Amino acid sequence: MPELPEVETVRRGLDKLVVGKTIEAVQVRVTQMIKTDSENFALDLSGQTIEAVRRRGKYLVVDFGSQILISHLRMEGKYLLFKEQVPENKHFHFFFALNDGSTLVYQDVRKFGTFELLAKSQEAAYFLSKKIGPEPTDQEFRLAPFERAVGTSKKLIKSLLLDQRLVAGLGNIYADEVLWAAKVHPKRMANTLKKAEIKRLHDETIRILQLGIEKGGSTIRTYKNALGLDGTMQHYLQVYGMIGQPCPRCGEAIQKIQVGGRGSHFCPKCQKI
DNA sequence: TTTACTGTTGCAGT
DNA sequence: AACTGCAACAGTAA
Repeated sequence: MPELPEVETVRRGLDKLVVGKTIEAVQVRVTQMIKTDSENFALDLSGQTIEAVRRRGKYLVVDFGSQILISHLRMEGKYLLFKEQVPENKHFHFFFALNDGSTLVYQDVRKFGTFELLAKSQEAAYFLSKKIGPEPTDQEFRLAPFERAVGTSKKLIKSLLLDQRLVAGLGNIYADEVLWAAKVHPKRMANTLKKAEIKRLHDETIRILQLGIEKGGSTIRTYKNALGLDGTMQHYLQVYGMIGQPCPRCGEAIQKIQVGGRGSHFCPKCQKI
């Protein structure tokens, strides 16, 4: 499911629907997604009240009294809230029974998602160890460090944008959109970019991720979204999934190539190598 | 039927 | 240290 705008949309959904509620029981069907002690996971969460739901990069952070639950949706993780009866589904892996009779369900076809239950005091060290970069806002995401990182890297620029250490939140879709908006070919070697190009990448990263949040994320290849509702950002995508379609800027046909193993959409005329 | 691909990240290898 | 390819898993499309 998620790049930053989608995760933020899920966060807002959870904030509205489950904050203030107490978890009465937890049922775990797939323990492999729990990266901390899975033996006591359900018991530790039972009886805890959800105080807040926050986000750092693409990670969700659920606040309990002295503990936090860090949830990463990876490719296909989703949260759904059922008022009463929960239908049977082979991809429902976690069930959080809440004190108002509703059940929060975690669904994940590919089981890539992760759960980590930590003491609140461990949070800072956790994100430091992951080396998560700044949030994509004017205040946090400064141009100078980004310029330095891009200017000294020999990686392909698309791969570099996907590195969460530079800036948190870009994934495969939004990286393509940012590169198109900044008129930079995804295979350019980072250290060959001109200052103006780096600035455009910086500015477009902030603009497009914020736009994604405003639009509630994009709903692609995913029928319904439950929590996080249906976003409309897919209607604003310019190149992702647009193979053969005319470039909105110049009319040239959008192409798709592999860059660092990821499918990458671009305009061969606007984005020269 | 096989193969390649999929909104991610971490690990083993160089 | 920095970079690459692959693995975790299940489904869909060609």
